[in-house]
Amino acid sequence: MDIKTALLAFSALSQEGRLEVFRLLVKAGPDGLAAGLIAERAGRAPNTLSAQLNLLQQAGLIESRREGRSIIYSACFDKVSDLIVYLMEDCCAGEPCVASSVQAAAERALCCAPSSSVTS
Amino acid sequence: MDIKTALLAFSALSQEGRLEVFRLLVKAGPDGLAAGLIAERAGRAPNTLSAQLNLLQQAGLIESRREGRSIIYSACFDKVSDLIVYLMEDCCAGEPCVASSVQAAAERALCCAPSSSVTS
DNA sequence: TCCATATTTCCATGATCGTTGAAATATTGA
DNA sequence: TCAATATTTCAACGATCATGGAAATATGGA
Repeated sequence: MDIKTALLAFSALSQEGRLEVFRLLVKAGPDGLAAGLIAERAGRAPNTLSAQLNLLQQAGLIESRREGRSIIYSACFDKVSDLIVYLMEDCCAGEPCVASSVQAAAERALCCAPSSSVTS
Repeated sequence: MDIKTALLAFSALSQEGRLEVFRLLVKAGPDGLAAGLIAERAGRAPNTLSAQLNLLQQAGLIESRREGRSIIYSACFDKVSDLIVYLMEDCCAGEPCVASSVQAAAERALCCAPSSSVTS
């Protein structure tokens, strides 16, 4: 991940409404949510939400697919991984204290997860 | 880390100038850099830089101390750790694919680092 | 083809942000 | 105390951003 991409991602996550939408989509998992449903749950106008979804998508953090009349948005977990790794490697190169606490958190997350879904 | 704090951190890192300054301070390590030196290296006016440093500090990503006539800024590595862990745990809860790739990166970072500086 | 549904695009407005010149503050040394 | 250095604060400006109303686009069903 280059600095331009990271900047886009941070920018997309730096606004309350967008971060909220992103977390909603993360919780929804790979199946995602229809744009209308997101607007309803977030309590915002559909066009406002459309702009927010657009920005998150441009940043590569979410993706969309059409299903009938609805457009389903879902989180791009690999891009979030990239962002995390960028923060750790590029921003914090040579600082083991960061790496070690992150490693501990990753292990906590993995030990209570189904091993089948680990795709490295 | 709560969502408000994360939002501040993302916001602080979402602008090219500030991200650049932050990376400069990360590379400088715990010793940090004087404000004037940062301005010189970043090629920006001292007062512009002061505003950027201020924002990064409010977000908790950097800290300052006075040394004589200079004010030395340095990165808060523990806060970056917090942000990374927040992204992984709170934003990506239940997604082992994120945790496993992050764990791999953390291990790479740790294996080539002096073990003495690991403070978990 | 026509209508209803789902979402986006266009446009305008108010709000926030980034930058800079000028003035103010803090520290050091004489 | 005075002058020099280092940095910040203040005020103002131009630029960018977020939002929502209205119109446009795309799909599905009759």
